Formats: sequence, C-alpha cells, structure tokens
Amino acid sequence: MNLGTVSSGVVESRVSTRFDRRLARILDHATAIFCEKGYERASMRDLSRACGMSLAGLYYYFESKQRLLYLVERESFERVMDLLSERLNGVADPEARVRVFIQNHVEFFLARPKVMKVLSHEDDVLEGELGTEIAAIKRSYYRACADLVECLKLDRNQRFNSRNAVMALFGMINWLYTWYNPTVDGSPAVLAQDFADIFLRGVYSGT
Amino acid sequence: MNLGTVSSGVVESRVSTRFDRRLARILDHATAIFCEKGYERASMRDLSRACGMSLAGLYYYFESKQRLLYLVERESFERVMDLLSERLNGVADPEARVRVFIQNHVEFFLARPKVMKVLSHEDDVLEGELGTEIAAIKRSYYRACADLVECLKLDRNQRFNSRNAVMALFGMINWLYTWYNPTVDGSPAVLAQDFADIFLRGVYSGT
Amino acid sequence: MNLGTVSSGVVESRVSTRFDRRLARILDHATAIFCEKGYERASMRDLSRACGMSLAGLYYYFESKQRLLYLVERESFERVMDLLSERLNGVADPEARVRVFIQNHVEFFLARPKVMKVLSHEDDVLEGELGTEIAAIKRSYYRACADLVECLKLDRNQRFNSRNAVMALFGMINWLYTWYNPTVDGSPAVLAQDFADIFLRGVYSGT
Amino acid sequence: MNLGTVSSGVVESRVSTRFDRRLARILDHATAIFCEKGYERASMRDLSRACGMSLAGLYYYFESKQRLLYLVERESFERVMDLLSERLNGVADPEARVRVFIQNHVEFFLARPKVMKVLSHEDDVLEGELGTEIAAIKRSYYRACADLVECLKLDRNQRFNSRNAVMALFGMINWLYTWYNPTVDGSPAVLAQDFADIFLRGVYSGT
DNA sequence: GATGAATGAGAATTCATTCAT
DNA sequence: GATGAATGAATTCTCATTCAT
Repeated sequence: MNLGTVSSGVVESRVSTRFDRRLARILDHATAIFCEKGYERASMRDLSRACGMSLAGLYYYFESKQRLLYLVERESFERVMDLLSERLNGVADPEARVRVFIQNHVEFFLARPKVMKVLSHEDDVLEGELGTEIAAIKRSYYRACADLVECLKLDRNQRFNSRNAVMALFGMINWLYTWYNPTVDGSPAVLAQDFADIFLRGVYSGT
Repeated sequence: MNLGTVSSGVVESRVSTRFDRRLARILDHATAIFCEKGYERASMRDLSRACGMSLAGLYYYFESKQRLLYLVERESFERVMDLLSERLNGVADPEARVRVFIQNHVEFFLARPKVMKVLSHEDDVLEGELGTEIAAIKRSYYRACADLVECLKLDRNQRFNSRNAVMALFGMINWLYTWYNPTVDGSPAVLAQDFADIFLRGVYSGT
Repeated sequence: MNLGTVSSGVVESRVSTRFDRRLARILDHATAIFCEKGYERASMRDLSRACGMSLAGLYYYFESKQRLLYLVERESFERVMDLLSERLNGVADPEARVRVFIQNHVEFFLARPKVMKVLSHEDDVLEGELGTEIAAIKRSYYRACADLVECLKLDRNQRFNSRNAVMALFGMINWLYTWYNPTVDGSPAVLAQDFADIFLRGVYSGT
Repeated sequence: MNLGTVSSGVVESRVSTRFDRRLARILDHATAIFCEKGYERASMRDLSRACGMSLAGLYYYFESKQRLLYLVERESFERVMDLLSERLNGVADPEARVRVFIQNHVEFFLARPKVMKVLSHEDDVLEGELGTEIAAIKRSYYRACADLVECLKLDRNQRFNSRNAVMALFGMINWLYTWYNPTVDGSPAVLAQDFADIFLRGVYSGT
C-alpha cells in the first residue's frame, strides 16, 4: 500500500464502495468544520450546509456527531502509524529512526493541516467506548515514539529524563497547528529537520 | 506590585473593593469549569451551581460568558508578564535571560494548572474586540520571548531559524497542560531546567 | 372456514398467495413490536429490523404504519367474531351462550397475548376512515355480547343495568392483558369459568 | 386534611407557594393533553401551547416530560390512597370495607376522568427510577384492595381464587375510562354500587 | 419484489441571556 | 446586590415516508 500518493482525502481504500466514497466526502467536510469552529461549536446544521445534504440525510452515514469525530480521528491515526512503520522499515540507526518519526509526523500533518488541528485540539471530547478507543490509539502512537527515544538513549549512553524529552518533542510537533503558515514558514521537510536538530542536540548532554 | 506573595486567586489588586473580591471568586470558579469541560461545553448553569449564586446574579459581575473568559485570560497574561519583567530585572546574560523566561512560564502555570489549560486550549474562541485584545496580549508575550531568543542568537553568533525555534519552545511549554502530573513528574523547577537545557543545546549548532 | 386449526399466524386464509403469506409474517412481527413498545413508540425501523427486510421493502406490503395497525386489529376482530358465531351455533340456553362468549374471548386472546394487548391498548390511535372502520367492528363485537346479556336478562327476568353489566364484563376480560401470567395463573379455561361465575352470579339479584 | 373538598386541581396543599400553584396549573394541562393524545403522541409543544407558556419556560418547572407524567401519576395515587384510608376509618364490616374501596375509587376517578385515563392507559411508559417508584405505589394500592378482599373471604368463609377476583374487580373499575359518559351513564355513586353488587355477589359461592 | 439513499417535519431538551422585583 | 421566572434560538437526533433503480 503506497500511502505516500494520497494527498488529502480522509478516507480512501483500494476498493471503495459508493457509500464509502460519500462517507469520505462527509468526513472531509466534517474535518474542515471541526477545524474551523471547534467540535463543540460546530453544528450538524453547519455540516449539512457544507455537504449540501439534508440534516437527516447525514445520519444515514453515521450514527452520531461523536462517531463522526471518532471516524476522523481514527482514520488519521491509523494512517500516520501505518506510514511510520513503513518508513521505519530498513532504517537501523537509532538517531535516524527518531528523525524518521519526526519527519513522518510533520510531513503527514502539514499535508493535512485541518486534521492536525482537530487531532491536537479535540483531545478529550470523546466519551465512553469511542473515547477509550481513541485514547488507546493515541497511547500506542506515543509508545512508538517513546520506544524510539529510549533506544537512542541507550545507544548513545545518555541519561536525560525520557518522559520529559518525549513530551517536549510532542509539544513541538503538536503545537504546530497553532502557527504554521505554509506561505511564510519553510517547507515541511526543512521544518522537520529543524525540529529534529533541536530535539536531538537538545537531549544529548555534553562530553 | 509584589506578585510573589499572591498564591492562588486569579484576580487580586492592592485596593480591592468587595465587588472585585466577589468577581475574583467567580473567575476562579469559571476557570475551574472552563478547564474541566471546555469553554463551549461549560454552561452558565454549571458556573451558577459552582458559585452557589443564581444565574441572574452572576450577570451583575460581568456582561457575558465571553467577557468572563476574556477576564480570566487577560488577568493571567498580565500576571505572567509582570512577573517576567520583574524577574528579568538585573539579569544581563542572554542565555540566563532565556532561562528566566522558561522558568517563569513553567513555574507560573504549573502553580495554576487550570488557568494553563484554559489559556492554551481556548485560544480562538473569543470574537470581536475581546478576541482582538487577547490576541494582542498574546502577541506581546510571544514578542517578549522572541526578543530574548534573538538577543541570544546574536550574542552567540548562531544562525538557527528564530521563528521555528521560538515556536518549538512555545510548543514544549504550552503542551505541558496535556500531560504534567505533579505526583509523577518532577518539580516545576527541575522540569523548567530540563526544557531550558533541551531548548538551549538544541538551538546551538556545533563549533 | 375452520379457524380451529390455525395456531399462531395472525393472517391466514384458504387460498393464500405468496403476498398474503409474507404480509402475514410482517403483521406478526408488527404485533409483537406494537405490543412490546406501544404503537407510537414502535418505529418502522424496529419493524424492519425484526422482519429482516429493508424499510422501503416493507412499504410494498402496506401503505402506512396506521394501515398496519388497522390490519392487525381487523384481522383479529374478525377472527374472534367468526369463532364466536361458530361456537354459539347450537347453543340455546341464554346463560350457556354468555358463558360461550366469555370462554371464546378469554381462550382466543390468551392464546394471542400480544394481539390482546395491542387491541386493548391501542384503542384510539387510528384516525380517519381506518379508525371509523375499526370502531364499527368493535361496536358490533360489543353488540354481540350485549345481545347475549340482554337475552339472559329477559330469560331470567332480571333488572340489572345492562350497559353497566356488559361494561363490567368487558372490563374484566380486557384488563387481562395487564396481569395474566401463564406460569402463575390458571389455564384459560379455568380463568374463563371464574370470570363467567363472577359475572353471572354478580348480575343475578336474589330471589 | 379534608381532601373531599378538593375537586379538580391535580396539585394542592394548605400552603402552596406561587411556584407550586403554577406547577399545578401545568400539571392540569399536561393531564388533559396526555389524556387526549396519549403520552407518547403529546408533544411538549402541545403543552406549551395549552399553557400559553414558552417551551423553554415549561422546563423551569420540571426536568423532563417523563417527570411530568410521574408527577401527575404520583399525586393522584397518593390522593386516592389517602382518601381511602380516611374513609375506611371506623368501618369494620369486611363487606362494607370492600364497598368503600370501590366507591372511593369510582367516585374519585369519575370526578377526574382525565387523570383516570392517564393512570390506566400510561401504565408502562415510565422508565428507570421514576418507573420503579410509580410501580411501587401501584402495587401498594393493589395490595390495599387485595387485603380487603382477603379479609372478606375469610370472614365469609369463601374459597374463590383471590387473585382472579381482585383482578376482575380492577378490570371493571380501570376499564371505566373507556366508556363512562356522565350524560348517559348514572351517577358515580350508583355505578359504584352496581359494580360492588356485581363483584360481591359474584365472588360469593352458593350456600 | 426489494432496496439504498434521502428528506421534511418534528421530537425533547439546553443555552445564554433578560427583566421585573 | 441578587433572584425567580421566563424566553427565543439553537441543539442533536428520530420519524414515517418516498423514489429511482
């Protein structure tokens, strides 16, 4: 599966039924609206207007507003994580692997700025099972990063506080949605490198 | 103004009328509720319950829910900024000055975790004049930090991308609200140092 | 028409087309659902789920939800009434005839507890022509009973208030749906006899 | 407490605040609407129209439509039961006591035909705690009647099936709401006597 | 015969806010 | 200073029904 070629659609798959395609379109609109107004302020009416579909018609495609957010979030997380393991494949050097993580995250989400904001900003809103499931996915994404950092630490014989370091890194990359402007800020690749440099030099203690 | 002696109240001033003191109490409750449920989901009823005051009674102290958030945000920003300039006073070394900024921010907001979340999370919600005003304050806080970093860069003769660096720093410290747990994570002072180390080493390029 | 051989289906007839048979199955499901949730709360979606048929497919068999209830009600009423006249055939004694009515009603509906509830409970809901028609059928069922009681009254030279008596009787037998429990309450036959005894002794005034 | 003088209001008490009085008015309208259209078909809009109050204004007086029905039902049940024990006071003869029960029920509810219908017809609709509570009240009303009948049975040395008898009685009196017409049917007192005669003669077996 | 997709109308409920008192 | 009572507008979601295929 070559995810690299997929640029903007939230949902995509080799065989997509008409239902899937329409749902995907709705999810795209939903992402845009959740991004613009925030999940809570975004109303189903707003979405209905954006989709050019009746309010009731929307509900043919999913059962609730919460489920809508869930679908947006799950889809994206699975996508970055798939892409990450693919890119990590064959990269052995611990430092290089951390760089791959940062690059992957920054490039993926800078290509989908709206999703990025929704994921970063609407962290807590899902309740019940849906919330639990998303929380689990997020945890495993965090774990993946933490493991890479841990390996690096061992490899380089460093003694920095891992949790603080990983959280600092997540801070850098998750805060992106609040300020990145494609017209004034550099290319995603360059930015990723800047972040990687700051992080890596940052955690290495002298000697 | 000696902010160091003020421990918990959001609003305080040398001469505080009874009105001011009651408003301050309301703002504290509002902060707690905005933190817990998010601004949009928090209802005036929730606040009324928390304050033990009637819904209508609340409106004697402020004009609208938006204004409430505005007051909470403005107050806190003014406080960190005042505290910052006070602490910067007499510190000359550019690196030390950046460290002071980080320490001030981390310590101030870790002492007020609820305010920290509200400020970081409810960034966009204010509209109109209120929004413009808060945006201006935030910009000046950003500017203060950016200036410190710029001085450091000149002083050390570095060539990192300033905006990226400053934004990486803000990412670290603003993301704190999502993960910091006083019982498992170190003291604010230690954490601030960790962050400062990561940032400073991070932006210095070798040689 | 020999109704005695028909055990459970709501709708059945000597020559039943495939259409009739499928409609009958739908009516059975509809009866169950109307019984369980009440007509108003029961949704066409519930029915569609129960039938394993699409919502739209259902409408091939009837025009509207109201018509569905109408069919359920009409069918059952016609069945009890047919069965009644059959059983009354050859019974001459006025008291025995009243006993036959009670037995017939109790046994018929205790064999179809769901129908019993729907008929007793969803009395008013049909509007327009459909409502008028069902009302007419109910009236003729009431009339049949009232006539039997009237004959008995004349035969025994009694002077009880007929309407009150008949309504008391209908009360007993229509209220059954709210309490009858096959595992704790006696057989329908015994229950019918109890009711008949209470009613008959009840209306006879001494001497 | 002299409940005999209270004729129609659903809620009343010696000291009734303005809130109570307005709530009572709403409950009266609600009773009328639930009676006319059934609980499920009755909409809060219907009630709002009937009360001449805004939809939102209604909710100042109770928290949900279910609670509204609960209040109507509880109030009435408590009233009949209070009235019953009052009237039973000083009546020793077991048969007389059963007559008092029937008279009390018939007269109370024939004076409040709308409440009667709501209570008889909307039996199952309340869910959760509200439903449990109402079910408990109904059970205790049933128990009261069953106890009276049991005493009578012992006193007269009869052997009829008590449950069937009591249920037959409840059938008679609860079915009333479907047919009683004050202009053609006799006075409540006479009707109650008719019912009592039917029931008492009905359960006594000869000799 | 049957269905996927869609809809207008309406459901209960909540919201921030106001105003006479 | 503070509140009880009220409201218009909006919320999410469900309903019976339809129609092209």
